[in-house]
Amino acid sequence: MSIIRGRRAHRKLATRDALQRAALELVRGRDPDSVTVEEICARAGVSPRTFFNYFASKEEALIDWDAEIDAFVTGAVARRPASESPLRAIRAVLGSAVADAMGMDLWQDRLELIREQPGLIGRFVAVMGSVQRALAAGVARRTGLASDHLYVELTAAASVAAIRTAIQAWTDAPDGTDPARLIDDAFAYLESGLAPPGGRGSGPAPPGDA
Amino acid sequence: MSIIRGRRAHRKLATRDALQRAALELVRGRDPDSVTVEEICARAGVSPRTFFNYFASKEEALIDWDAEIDAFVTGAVARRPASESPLRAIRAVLGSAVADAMGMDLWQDRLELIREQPGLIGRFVAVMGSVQRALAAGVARRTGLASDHLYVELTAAASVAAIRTAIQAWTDAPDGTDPARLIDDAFAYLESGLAPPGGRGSGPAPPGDA
DNA sequence: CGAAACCTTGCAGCCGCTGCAAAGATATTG
DNA sequence: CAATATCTTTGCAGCGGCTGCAAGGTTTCG
Repeated sequence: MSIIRGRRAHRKLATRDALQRAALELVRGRDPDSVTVEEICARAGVSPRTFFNYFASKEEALIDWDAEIDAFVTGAVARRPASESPLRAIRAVLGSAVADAMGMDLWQDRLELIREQPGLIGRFVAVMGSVQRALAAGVARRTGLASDHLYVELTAAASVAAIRTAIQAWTDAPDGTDPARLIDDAFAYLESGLAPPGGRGSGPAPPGDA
Repeated sequence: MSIIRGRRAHRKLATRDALQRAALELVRGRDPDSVTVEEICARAGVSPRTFFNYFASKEEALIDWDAEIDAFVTGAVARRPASESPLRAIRAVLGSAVADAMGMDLWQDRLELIREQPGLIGRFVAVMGSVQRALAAGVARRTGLASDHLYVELTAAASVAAIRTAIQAWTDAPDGTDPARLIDDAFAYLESGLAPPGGRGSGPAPPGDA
């Protein structure tokens, strides 16, 4: 699937990577809008025109997304034990996925980037839209409902909202905070029907305040 | 507050309206990207440069947002009876707000527009971001929590997700469907902790399938 | 080796969007 | 009313994102 054969394909991956790397480096500590495509290309040693053969927009070079991940997410959600509720299945899959991602330098860089450049959150949200569709597909398979059923789409949307909110909170949190924990808290809230914290009566009380 | 005095202010509102109207009319039945600012201005009888004195982007002319609404939403959520959970308070406020909006021609046009031009959903989401902040502020006042508390932000985010999902579903639903009902269903799901529908054991079972 | 497929690149061009400064319209003041 | 201050519109010039096209170089394959 990800086997590279031929010199051409190899070079393609290399330039793509060079562009992405150049973009990330240039944006560090600067307003992303002030970084021009021309600049990125100069650093990557490639013509400006070529940039758009690889990415449809500047932001895509900063935060890209692989359709394979979507397929994986869909499958992983669908394959979780049937005893779990859809929300729990998503929580399990995304929880470990995020933990994995945090182990990869690329994603750490990206999250740090988002942290220092809130303007990029828009792009992040766009990417999450893709994840949302993948989640919905997984929930649909799991429940047998249509993938455009209100419940299915809402579950996916709310889960993405949980991730997004957790990451946002992590953005404002002190250094060294573990994002996985925030994500877990967020899902706990969702599961409790968004009952306010601190109350003693209502269901599985989510953890104390952050 | 919205009193217009002076001929100048009146003319300003008029041109703003003309631009907005022109944009909406031109986009009907066409790819919004193919409608140029120049075209819009020609129809509104105004110079292209002037357009950007009113709107920061093309899409802003199609779907704009008033900061007053945000303030209203915040206040309305904060003032709901203390016996209601935050989610219920939001549900009440947004439910009637959306119902009101559906009574206004402008918003009916916009929603129909979104329905036929999915590309505009992005803009709609951006606008909802503003609502989300307003909701969070309301919930914060209501609960006494900080407005960047995870619970507060998540509740706002999930509520917006509910609205967005409901509108999305309405987009695909047959003509004449009542959006208010979809919104209500969506909130019911949230309140139930996103328990899957159809089960007989789990809490306040949300309404049957759509 | 030669043909076919593929990549890169430059070019020309549209469009969104912005700053600036001149000119016009409107409000204000004496 | 007249003079002046204030606000709006407009044209101009320009940057930067993004695209289609066609030329030229490189890799692949028979």
